[in-house]
Amino acid sequence: MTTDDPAGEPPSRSRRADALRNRETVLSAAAEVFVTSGVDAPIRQIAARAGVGMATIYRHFPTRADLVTAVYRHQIEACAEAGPDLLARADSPFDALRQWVDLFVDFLVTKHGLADALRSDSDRFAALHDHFLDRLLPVCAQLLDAAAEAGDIRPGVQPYELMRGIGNLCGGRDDDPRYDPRRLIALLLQGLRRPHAS
Amino acid sequence: MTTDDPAGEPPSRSRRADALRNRETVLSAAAEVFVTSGVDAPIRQIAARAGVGMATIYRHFPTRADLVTAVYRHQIEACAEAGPDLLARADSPFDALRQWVDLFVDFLVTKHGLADALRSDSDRFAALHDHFLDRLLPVCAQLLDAAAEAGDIRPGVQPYELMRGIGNLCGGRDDDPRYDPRRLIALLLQGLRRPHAS
DNA sequence: AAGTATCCGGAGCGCTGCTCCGCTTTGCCA
DNA sequence: TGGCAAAGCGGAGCAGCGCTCCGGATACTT
Repeated sequence: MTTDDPAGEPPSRSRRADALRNRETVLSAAAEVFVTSGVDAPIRQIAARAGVGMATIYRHFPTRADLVTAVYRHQIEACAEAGPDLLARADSPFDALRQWVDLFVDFLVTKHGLADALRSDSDRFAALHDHFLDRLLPVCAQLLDAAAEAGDIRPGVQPYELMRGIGNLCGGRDDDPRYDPRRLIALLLQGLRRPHAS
Repeated sequence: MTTDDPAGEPPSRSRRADALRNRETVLSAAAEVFVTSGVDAPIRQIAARAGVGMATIYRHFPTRADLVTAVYRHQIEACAEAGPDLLARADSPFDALRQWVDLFVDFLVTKHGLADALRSDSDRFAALHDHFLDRLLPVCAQLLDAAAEAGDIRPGVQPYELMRGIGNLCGGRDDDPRYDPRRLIALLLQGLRRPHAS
C-alpha cells in the first residue's frame, strides 16, 4: 500500500523492465519496514525484505531521504492539496488552518520516526526536509495569510517557523501517555490568535 | 569549566587517586568536545582528547547519559534553583514562569545536540531524560501551580508535557535564522494564558 | 542469435558503540 | 622500606551500520 504508480518522472525512456519492477518491490518493502522499525531502519533490512541487494536500493534512491520521500509521496501530496479545500470549506480561515495542522500532525505522528528525521541535522535527510518544505510551505503560508487577513491571528507569523515547530513537537518517544503533541499544538495555535480587539 | 568538584557522591572511600584524576580529566575533555562536536561525539574522540582509553570512560560513566549529566550537572542545578528565586522576585507568577523558561531554553540551545538527546527514544539517553525530569519537573510544576493559582494561566497544564514541548522545540539544526525556538515558545506561553475574563 | 547497454548482488571499507582481559599503578601493612 | 593484592588502565576485537565498487547476469535491439 501507498506504493503504486511509477509515473513519477514520465519519460525515462528505456528503463529496463526489471529495474522498474525492483523499484516497486523496494518501495513496498520499505513501506512495510518503516511501519515496524521506523524510517531509520537499516538499509540491509529493507534490502533483505525486498529480496534485492543493497546496491539496488541505493541505485534507485541515492539518499535515504529519497526513499522516504517516495514512500510517503502520496500522503504529502494529499496534505498539500487539502489546504485550499479546507480554506474554501471551513467556517473561518483560522478553522481551516487548525484543521490543516491536524492533518499534518496526524501524518507525522503515525509515521514512526518521521518527525525526527525531518528535524535531523544530518545531511542524509536534507532532501527530505527540502521536499516537505517545497510542497507544504506554500500551503501553510496561504493558510496563514488568509487567517491573518481575516484578523483571526496576529500577522507576521513565519510559515517556516510554524511548520518546523509543529514537526519538532511531534517527535520523540511516542509511548508516553503524558505527552500528546496535539495538546501543545492547540496551545500554540491559541497563542497565534490575535488578542481580541481591546 | 563546568567540570569541578568531585564531591558528587561523598563516600566512595578508597577510590584510587589516579581514578579520581582521570574522572576529572575525562569530564573536562568531554566538556570541550561537546562544544564542538555535540553530545553525540564519538567516545573514541573524547578518550583521545583526554589521553585515556575508552574503557576508562565507560568505567566512570557507564552510559553516555551519565557522562552528559555529569558535565552539565551544575547548570541543571542552577536552573532548578533559580525557580523558587524567580517566583519570589518576579512581578507575577506568570512572569516568573516566563523567565524560568527563558533560562531553560538558553541552557538547551547553547549545548549542541542536548535537546535532541533529551528527546531521543534511544535507551542510551533514558538516564539523561530521567535526570532532567527528576530535577526540573518539580520546579516547573511549582511555577505552573503558582501561575494557575494566581489566575495567570489556565489550570491543568501538565508540567511534563510543557517541558518536553520546550525541549522538542529547541532541537534540530540550529543554523537556520528563520527558526528561533524562543519565538514559538513565547507563542506557546501566550496560548497558556487564561483567556481574560470575558 | 548475437551484441551491448543496463542492471544486479554482496563482498568490502570505514566508522561507530561497547566489552574483555592481560598488564600497570596505587595504597596498605608488615 | 619493600612487597603484594586490589583497583584501575588501555586498546584489540567484535558486531552493526552506511555506502561503494565491480565482475557477472539480464533484458532489450537489430
